[in-house]
Amino acid sequence: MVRSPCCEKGGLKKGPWTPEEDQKLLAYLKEHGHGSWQALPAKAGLQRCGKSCRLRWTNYLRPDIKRGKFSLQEENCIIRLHALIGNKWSAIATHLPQRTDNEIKNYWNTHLKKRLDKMGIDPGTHKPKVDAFGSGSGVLKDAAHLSHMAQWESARLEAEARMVRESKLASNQLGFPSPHQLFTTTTAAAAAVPPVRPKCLDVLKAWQGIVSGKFFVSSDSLESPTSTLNFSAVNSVVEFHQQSSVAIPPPQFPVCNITCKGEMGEDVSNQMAPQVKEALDGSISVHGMSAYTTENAWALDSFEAAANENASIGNIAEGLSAIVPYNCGEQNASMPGEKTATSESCGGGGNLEDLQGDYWNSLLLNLVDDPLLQSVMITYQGK
DNA sequence: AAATGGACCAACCGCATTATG
DNA sequence: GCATAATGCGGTTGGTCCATT
Repeated sequence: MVRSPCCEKGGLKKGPWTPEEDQKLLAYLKEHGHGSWQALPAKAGLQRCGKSCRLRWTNYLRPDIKRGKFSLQEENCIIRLHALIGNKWSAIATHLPQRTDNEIKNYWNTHLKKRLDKMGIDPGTHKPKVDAFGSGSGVLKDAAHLSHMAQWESARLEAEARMVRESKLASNQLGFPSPHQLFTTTTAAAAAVPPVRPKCLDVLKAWQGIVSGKFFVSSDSLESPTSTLNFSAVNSVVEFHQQSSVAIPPPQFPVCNITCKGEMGEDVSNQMAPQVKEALDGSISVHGMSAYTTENAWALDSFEAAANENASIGNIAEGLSAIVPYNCGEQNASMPGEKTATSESCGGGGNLEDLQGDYWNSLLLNLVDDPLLQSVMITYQGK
């Protein structure tokens, strides 16, 4: 692909921006908006390439950027998301709206990576380093289990990031926000506007189906985040109901045609319970059934194990709890590996394995406590 | 006081993807 | 459908600051 010609032009200034240059750029953007970044430097009287101007704006001058130290919550968020999706900084940044992908990337490289390293956690895989040689500890097995979930979550997060990008693009095309708005919006005004959660492809809606026993996860469906769930044309009706304290928002996905096929390929959309169909509408596609294998469908295992133990099967959290290696008291909201009274008191002795175990506990428990997950806490009835 | 090394982070580079004519 | 421009993204570099020797 052809490289941007602006980078090849000579005579353009490089290196750190001066306050005067920042002023020129800000003044121009305030007046005109960016329009074409390529044409901007000449119009704004800057000896920079458009790319440099765009970068300066997005990484530094934008008014909605929060600068300064990362909070514990932000750190946790970065670690969790990195564990799930890796170096997808822009995707991670969509979950930390006031931080830029560059800032998050830098923070990861200079702080968090080293911290995990010191804990004996491989920052690349988020697995304990000692297990790289096959010790086969429970932690590693659970890590393998989590990796399946990570694939699903990864696909969802990337889709979310894409949707955010698309909505931003749509906003630009509609002329919103205007340059004036960008510079005059107060926090109070911003607070008055309810935050709009990006639309997401919610895998957990599919899990509802898994819990119900209507949907089976084939071996290869968990191999790839882009593969589909499979639908079994069993004709009994499943009932879902919401927990009183958790309101499930109305479907926020654009309605799309879903095709539900049974074992013989026949269309069985009309055999689905309305709730199931609604849950799946716009989030995933549903295709023919293939064999469920216990080896790979860990999620179903977890839920079914819970079901066997408890006649009224629990919710997502219970299903996930089943794979937590050793649940050590209350959720630790602090940085993984940073000991709290709770974790100390229940045997977190401070050796490497404990530290790594705490790390995994924290990762998993944070997932359980994730608002994204909580938003679809479903109680299953009548199996 | 000078040299050295590490931490930090803004900015650059170049490839990938998307938009446009 | 193709070529090119524009933009997005992740990896890397290089300058600055600060602590240590």
